[in-house]
Amino acid sequence: MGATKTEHFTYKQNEVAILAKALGHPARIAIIEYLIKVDNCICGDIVNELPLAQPTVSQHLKELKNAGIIKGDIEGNSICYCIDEKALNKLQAWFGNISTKLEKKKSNCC
Amino acid sequence: MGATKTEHFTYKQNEVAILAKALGHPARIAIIEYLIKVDNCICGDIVNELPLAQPTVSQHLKELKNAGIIKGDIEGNSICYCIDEKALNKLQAWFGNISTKLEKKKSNCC
DNA sequence: AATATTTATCGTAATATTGCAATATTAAAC
DNA sequence: GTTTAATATTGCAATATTACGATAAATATT
Repeated sequence: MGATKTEHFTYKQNEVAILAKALGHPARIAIIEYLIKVDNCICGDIVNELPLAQPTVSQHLKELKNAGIIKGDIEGNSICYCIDEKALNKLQAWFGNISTKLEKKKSNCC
Repeated sequence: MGATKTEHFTYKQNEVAILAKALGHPARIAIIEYLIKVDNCICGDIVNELPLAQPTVSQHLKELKNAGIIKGDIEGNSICYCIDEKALNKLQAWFGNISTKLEKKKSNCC
């Protein structure tokens, strides 16, 4: 017990959940917002932007990377992190789908 | 240590993170998809739809409710759960914002 | 090569999440 | 009021997440 029963759900459901989970922490939202704010994505100073220790930030970056939301290229002795739009698009597609289906209902109770 | 340092992030960042976190489990994605699939939202049989025990489903419903993503009205001796669009709209707004900002960049590296 | 800078990893403590059996609660049906 | 049904809560074990100090790895600079 304690572990998510991944195998009982569809691939798509797991995919959406993994992406959402990766966004389920304010530090990771802050990272994404910062990556977008900064023009060029030479992002060696994410650590300075966040109120967290360097290993913690590194871990959050890893999680975003594992979920496919960001990607990092080595650039000299620092690393250039950027957002990978494909992943966010998948999530947005799911939301779009849900929204249009909700519009069509707009019916009975609640 | 171990607890999220909520207080160091903005209200908005925490809000988005809480909503995303609530969607960060395949069972909860499945619940939402089922709520939308079913026409009328008399949803007494969510438990039968999911490969999880009744207390577990109840807990997932509670989490979705706490995050504001669903709301439940008592209807006789069962409960009618429905999606609360306001919450999902907030998340979608965030995505929309991120996406348009990403479009404008479409530039340098990565 | 020695040093400085940047990022990652390891180890570990604190806390949160997941899942379920057992039990409680609530309201309908009889 | 007793039974039945649906949902919630409690308590607990297994696992995951969050955070950070210490340390490692990799590359730049001197």
